[in-house]
Amino acid sequence: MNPSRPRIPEATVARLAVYLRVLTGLADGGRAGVSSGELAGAAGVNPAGLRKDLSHLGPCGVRGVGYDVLGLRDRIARVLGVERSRPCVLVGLGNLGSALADYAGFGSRGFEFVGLFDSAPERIGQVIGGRPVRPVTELDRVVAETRATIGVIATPAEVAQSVCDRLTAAGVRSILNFAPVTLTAPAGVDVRQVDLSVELQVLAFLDTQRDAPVPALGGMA
Amino acid sequence: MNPSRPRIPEATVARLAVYLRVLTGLADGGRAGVSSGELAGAAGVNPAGLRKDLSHLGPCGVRGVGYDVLGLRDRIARVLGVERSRPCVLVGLGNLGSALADYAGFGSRGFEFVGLFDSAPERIGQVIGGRPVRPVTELDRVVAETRATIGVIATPAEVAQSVCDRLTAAGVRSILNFAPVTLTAPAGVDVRQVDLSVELQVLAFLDTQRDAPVPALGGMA
DNA sequence: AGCTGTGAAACATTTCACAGCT
DNA sequence: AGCTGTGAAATGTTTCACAGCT
Repeated sequence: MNPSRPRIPEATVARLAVYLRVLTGLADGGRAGVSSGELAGAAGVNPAGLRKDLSHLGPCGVRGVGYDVLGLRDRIARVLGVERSRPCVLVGLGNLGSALADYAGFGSRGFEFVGLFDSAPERIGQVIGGRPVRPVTELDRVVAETRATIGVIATPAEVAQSVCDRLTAAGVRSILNFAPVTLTAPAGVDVRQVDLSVELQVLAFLDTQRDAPVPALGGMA
Repeated sequence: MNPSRPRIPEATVARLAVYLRVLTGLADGGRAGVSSGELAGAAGVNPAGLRKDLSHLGPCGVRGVGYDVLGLRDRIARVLGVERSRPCVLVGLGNLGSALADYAGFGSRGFEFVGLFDSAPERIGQVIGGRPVRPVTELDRVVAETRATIGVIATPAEVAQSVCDRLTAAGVRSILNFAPVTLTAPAGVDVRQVDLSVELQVLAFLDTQRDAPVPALGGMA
């Protein structure tokens, strides 16, 4: 209703990022318009939910017609803050960290990795995704110089907390953690946890439940 | 209330996987008992929520005392189906796929990668996480032979849908997709999407909102 | 006293149904 | 007719408060 800042639900923010990806694809393909039904299909959500999500941005479409692909794309990009480039640092360049550093999708979405850090001597100096890997000892300095506020942790679990401590001490206020440990950070620092094995475990659980929906109350009689 | 199968909420299942990880750590450290407060702290949730989660498994603890670490660990492991080994296949062994194949955590949680597949000739034959990489042409045969029901897609976006089609055709019924595209699969097949850039984008959005909570209604006057 | 287990309340999210514009 | 925008209902999730056991 109020288009300025009635706070957008977090679940909606996550989906907006998906819509943005789909719209970018449509725009690149030359499409001019799209309906909520088609967009919802391509994003894997239901049409009413999509319209509800977009309603948080104020009116975006034309009734009876649909949405303008470029207009909607830019609107979402602006809300998500994609136009300003955000300096991020990434710590840990094993396979996962390398995959992240290498992922071209970040650059086009407003993220710039201004520092890649690792502690293994053999990785220092390697260039990944166009950036050199530096020793973690330089972390504090680089964060200060670039005013990076976002940090990504892709280290082994054992060192993740100490990396988190260094990041927060250096001034990072938002952390995305891929290491399978729960981090503790000072109040005011937002830590988000992504645990890849948890996702697989949920999938497996649902897989099992489907095959054995209600296996009788008594167990294996 | 009913300890057999009143269906466990999905959000709870995800957290159970986290509790299991923490409990395994405590057990390895020789701890015998733990309270909901301490366990909740280590898992990053609130104590009441943790107890509510555990209530879905039926009584697990001792009032006035707490939980038995080993007993609770095993209970959760049984509910999540960790004891039976699940055959999984993984397609795409770039950095991300390699990180997944290499992650020791899977083995100890009931997952066994019975097949690693890639289409790049230079990757065929490489051994990652103790398993050789095979050509995707063998996918159908391996899925059939091993009766794998879980598939993980870590390919580039362009080929993810065709990989999904092959997996489902071969009999896979649960798919975890890391490629940044929305997959369509036949009814009865469960597809879960993990989009790493979405996580970062949500984090960035919250980061921005914090710095500019309510920037006046008129824009930049 | 201490801590678990749980109904009930508060909150968030999703879905529905339809008014309203083109 | 077609499709968006949105209040209201339905559903799901988190938090609270406290009864009940040790």
